[in-house]
Amino acid sequence: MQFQVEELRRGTWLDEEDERLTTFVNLMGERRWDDLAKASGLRRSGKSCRLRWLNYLRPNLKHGNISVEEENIIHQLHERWGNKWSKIARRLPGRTDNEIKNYWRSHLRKKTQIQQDNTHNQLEDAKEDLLLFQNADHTSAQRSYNYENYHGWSVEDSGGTECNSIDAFEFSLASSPYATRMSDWISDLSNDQSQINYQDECNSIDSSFCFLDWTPDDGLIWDCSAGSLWDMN
DNA sequence: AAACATCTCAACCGCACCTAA
DNA sequence: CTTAGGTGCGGTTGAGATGTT
Repeated sequence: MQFQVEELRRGTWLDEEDERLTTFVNLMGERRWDDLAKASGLRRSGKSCRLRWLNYLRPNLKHGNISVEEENIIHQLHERWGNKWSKIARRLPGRTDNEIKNYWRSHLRKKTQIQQDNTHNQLEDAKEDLLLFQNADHTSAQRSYNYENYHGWSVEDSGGTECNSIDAFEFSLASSPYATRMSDWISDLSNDQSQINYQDECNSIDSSFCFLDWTPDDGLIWDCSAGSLWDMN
């Protein structure tokens, strides 16, 4: 006697499959997906049913565009946690990890790269400017500096002493008006890198994402007026 | 208008972890 | 303690949509 193993369906879900899945999830709850898949008669794996439900059919899901506020949250949480999509998704009610992951890949990753490239170019320009400045100002100590990475500066004076803070760098420059402007500008740039500060207005009609939320596990508060995260730890 | 390139996003895959027997 | 099935997660794929030449 031979058993005919019924082939599982794959690919895009049909409307009637969605309806059937919804009916059976309401009957059986969001668990035992393999059992649910069999009971429903859907020729889908339990895993596929679970994914379809969680990412598409579940109530209270948002299917629209990601708002500016949501984008800011994603950006900042990704800086903090990296590719912890499910963790980030928990901060954005109605959004799924899959959605956030896709959004990051198609929008924010590119933006971040451009931002980093711009920063790098600006710093390269600054190097050139500073060399010109040094050549023109012989009263200043001979100094060299290097761009260490996009988060910070490393400054080296002629005696080989290295200092890593922007304050030290500013102090190290001569106090001519040009040098002052240069150091102010570099200071701003450094602040921009250490905390990306979005100034986008936070007066959206959909304010459900401008939530103040502090949970003991990560101690983060989203400050909608400032458009940034506060770390309460 | 057609061909090609790029983007988007739903769905799949594989692995790690959890849990119950 | 071991094992098998279920679940969650991050990475990847591929079809369709959209943009560009």
